[in-house]
Order: sequence, then structure tokens, then C-alpha cells
Amino acid sequence: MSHWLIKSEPEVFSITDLARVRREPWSGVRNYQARNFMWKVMQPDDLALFYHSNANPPGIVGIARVCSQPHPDPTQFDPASEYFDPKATSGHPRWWLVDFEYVATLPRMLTLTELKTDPELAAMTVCQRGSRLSIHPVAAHHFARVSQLGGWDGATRPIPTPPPPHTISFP
DNA sequence: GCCAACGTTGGC
DNA sequence: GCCAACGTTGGC
Repeated sequence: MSHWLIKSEPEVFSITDLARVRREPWSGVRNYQARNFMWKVMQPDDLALFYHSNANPPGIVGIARVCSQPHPDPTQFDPASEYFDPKATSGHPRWWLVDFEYVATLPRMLTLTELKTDPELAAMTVCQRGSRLSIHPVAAHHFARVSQLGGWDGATRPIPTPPPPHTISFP
């Protein structure tokens, strides 16, 4: 299994939005490197760190999971979309995406400042100066450390809390 | 195929 | 809002 980091501007689509909709086609990516990761490298069940960019503060806020095979980004065919691409055809799509599903919100968000401060995490791509790639691989040991520092126990589905036994008290 | 101009990303 | 870094475009 591979690990990834995916960026999103929270004012556009946040971890809270993903938690609500549960599953989201990662549309609008218009960078070939990022596209290639979704198109040819990602596998279902791969886990991703969800990063809030252009945020205050920026940082890693949650965990998502790849939950589909690659498929064409529908926004490329939609003239009304800001992501419309006149050079794309249904016979030859240019932009591919995968769907991500919500896994967890980190109990403790890790700000970019904290990532850069941590001696191990400072080597992450997202910490490097000028790093702009919105989807990129993450080393397994970085993923593990982020999970640990963020307080995520690694459970890939929330444990349902059973309702308390209903007791009727008689006065 | 080079590279200058331009556009975008994203931290600060 | 500024600006550094990077990606894309298009003239030649």
C-alpha cells in the first residue's frame, strides 16, 4: 500500500466537507504529475494525508482513502465548469481522477510549522520550499509519525458507540 | 527545442 | 497583498 498527501483549500473543500459527503471525486486537478499519480499509481485502499492549503494555519487535518479506480474527470467535458478543457474528448480524456472517502479527522491537527519543526517530518515534500504539487507520495514512516502525533489510532472505520443499556428506574 | 513571458500556487 | 517558486504557453 502507498501513502499520499492531498491538498485542498478548506474554503473550497475541507476535511469537514469530506466528513459530511463521505466520498468525493477529486476533480479539478490540472497538473500532469498529480494526474499521473491518480491515473497510474494510486490503488484502492491507499491512504492519504488531507492537507489544508491556503489556510490559517495550513497543515494536515485528516486521513482519506482511495476508494475507486481511476476515471475521467467529468468537469473537463463541462463548458460551464471552470475546469473545462476544450482539448479533452470523451474518446480521449485528458484528466483522470480517483474518488477519496473520509477516514478520520485528526484529533490534533499538525500545522505546517509543527511539521517543519519536527526533526523527522521536516523532510516531507510538503515542508520543502516552493513545494506546490497538490498530490504527491508520502513515505510510510512519515505517514506513521503524522498519525501518531495527530492522535489517530489507525482505525480505518469509526467504532460505533453502542447506546447505553436502557434502564428504567422505579421510584 | 529554447526560452521569455505569463499564470498559478501557496506561505507569510 | 507580496512575492518566490514553479508550470505552461507560444514565438522563433
